Amino acid sequence: MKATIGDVAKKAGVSITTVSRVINNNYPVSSATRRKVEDAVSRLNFTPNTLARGLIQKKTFTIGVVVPSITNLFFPEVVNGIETVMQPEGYTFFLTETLERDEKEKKHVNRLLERQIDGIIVIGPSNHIMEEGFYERITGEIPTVIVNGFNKGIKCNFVLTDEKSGIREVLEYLYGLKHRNMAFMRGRKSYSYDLKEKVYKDFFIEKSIPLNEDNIIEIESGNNIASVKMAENAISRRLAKPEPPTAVVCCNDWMAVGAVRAADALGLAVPEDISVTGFDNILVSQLNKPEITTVDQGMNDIGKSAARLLLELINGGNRQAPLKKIILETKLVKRKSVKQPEGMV
Amino acid sequence: MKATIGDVAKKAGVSITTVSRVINNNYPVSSATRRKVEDAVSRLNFTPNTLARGLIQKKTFTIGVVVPSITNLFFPEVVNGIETVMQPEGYTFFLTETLERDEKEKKHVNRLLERQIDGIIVIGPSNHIMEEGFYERITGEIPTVIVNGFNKGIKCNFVLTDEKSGIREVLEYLYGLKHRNMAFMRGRKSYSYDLKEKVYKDFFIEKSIPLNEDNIIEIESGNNIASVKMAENAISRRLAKPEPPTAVVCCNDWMAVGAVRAADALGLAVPEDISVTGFDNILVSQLNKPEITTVDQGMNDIGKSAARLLLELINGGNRQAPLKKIILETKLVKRKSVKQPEGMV
DNA sequence: TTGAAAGCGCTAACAT
DNA sequence: ATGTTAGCGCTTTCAA
Repeated sequence: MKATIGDVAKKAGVSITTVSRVINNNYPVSSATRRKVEDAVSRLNFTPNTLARGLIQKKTFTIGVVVPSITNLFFPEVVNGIETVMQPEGYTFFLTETLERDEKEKKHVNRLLERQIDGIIVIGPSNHIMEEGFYERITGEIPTVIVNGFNKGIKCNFVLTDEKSGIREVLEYLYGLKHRNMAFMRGRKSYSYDLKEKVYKDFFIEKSIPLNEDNIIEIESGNNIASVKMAENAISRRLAKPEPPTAVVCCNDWMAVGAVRAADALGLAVPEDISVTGFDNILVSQLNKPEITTVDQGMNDIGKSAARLLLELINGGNRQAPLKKIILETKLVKRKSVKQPEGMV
Repeated sequence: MKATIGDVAKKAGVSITTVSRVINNNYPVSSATRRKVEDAVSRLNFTPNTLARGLIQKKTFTIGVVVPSITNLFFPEVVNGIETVMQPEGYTFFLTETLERDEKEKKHVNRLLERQIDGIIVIGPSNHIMEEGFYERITGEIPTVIVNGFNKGIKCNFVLTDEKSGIREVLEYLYGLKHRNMAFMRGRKSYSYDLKEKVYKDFFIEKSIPLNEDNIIEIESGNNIASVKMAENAISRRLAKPEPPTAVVCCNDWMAVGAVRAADALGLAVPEDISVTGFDNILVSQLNKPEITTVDQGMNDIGKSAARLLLELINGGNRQAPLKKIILETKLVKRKSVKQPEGMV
């Protein structure tokens, strides 16, 4: 049976209170007593029960981290950033995967709340749940940070990457290389996709290029490995249609990998015959042949920023503190998958 | 302020016990009372405090999962397998990264124990900590499952993939294709690497091939993205030495990717000039050009098996239960990175 | 410098 | 079917 503070007290011949003072080191204790207690602690192999402590202190040194999926290279990098910051502060975290199912997401968040976490970081929340005001309510209950989620008019704390200017930079870059027939590939329902699509459409209007609806390609899956195959199929289909694009702008790197594979399969060379861009700068974009031009989001920094903001909220203790929106700049990473289209020099 | 069971009781005009009975649904309650309570619960937005519950029940529906690193494709896949099994059972898990630092590993495990987890799954523990008997002690305290760790003579519950026969199958395959000069690439201190190296050496003895010590290549890093660059450098160096190998057998897929890149950089074609094999069958092995021949470990199944075993241990409640060692078979996945060496037909 | 006692929010006998 | 009471293991007044 695990030793309790009472066992230690008995063995050391002091009161429970004294033991508590020694292990927390928060009140004066004579060095003789201290030694006795420390001795008993190590002989009984005692470790305090953090449930009991949390119950009384209303503080658990535990946070919740919610991600859409852990089996892709983007979210783990963010999670790692979070851990880097939180671990030295004594926090441990619950990780929970929603797999982009709305019901799951709410259920998991509620489950985390029951566990008396000190705060929560939600990465890529469902658009719908966000709009419904769910996280505004959560924000009222505990410190909450939303990463890369729908934020228009939503009263929450956010850490966002400037995806709009990121995708815009890609479009400008391709445009500067004389690309005009650019396809756009997105996944289903997520704020990021909506955002990027809007920038894409606006860009075409701004440049007075007629928009070919066939060039907006949506695949079922989101930002994960499954996207590769789906993107591959979708792009193959698009390339079979009239006026094949000279460039494909993808909402994430997995899709870009799929696009390259589709081109390959049809005997088209990237970037000679068709250019491809990704987003996120996950490792695969660098390992791919050709290396993929993409937008770096500083995934690790996103995690760190979110964690720091959360710590601030937790330690500030001011429930009325003004909400913050931290926006991180993106960076275009030019690599080998982009070229000026033929006959356009 | 968060509502407590007492608030609900007052509002519903019943005793705390009755509220408890309603929310746990474990004792008969008249439907009228039930309705009153449920009404109060939803009006107060009440959720039970699991700390208090855990404190008294000695059961938290919480487990700990310890991984060396989350930012690679192998561990997340295992973690996902674990979650797939545990989530429906009502468990939430603490995730903690050790980054292959021995001190961290022990500290984190202890921290998890303080949090009164119901069980723990440790993936790829440190060899040294394992041998030191640390996890045997933990096993005495709570249900514990070790995944792919040093297990010789260690009294713990294990889920292992048969890495020995996996690497052996690779060697047999290459040998059958007439490869004799095969390099072996491993990382530092981990049971897996030791195991595989032993098989490699034994194989050469068995086949009476003289062993070239230059062919055993060790890189600092383990199974993560950093391995790519390190492997690339190490292989470049090896290829510059006399008697360059016709094949490189790598302990994981990241290394294999690095090996292919090294060959590329030197103008050697894979597999025409040099063959490369990986291990794990993570997605990159499939995305690489050429696709890499590797050994599938069924990463997701590893996670599921570990979770199921842990559940068994938790629910069995028998601390004396015989220890189990579950061994999962591997599968050689033949792809494009292997060929018969020149002039050997 | 130390201890006694109350209580965190809940469950689990034991009554009624 | 419902309520009373005694804790779970700890921290925190309050006294001494």
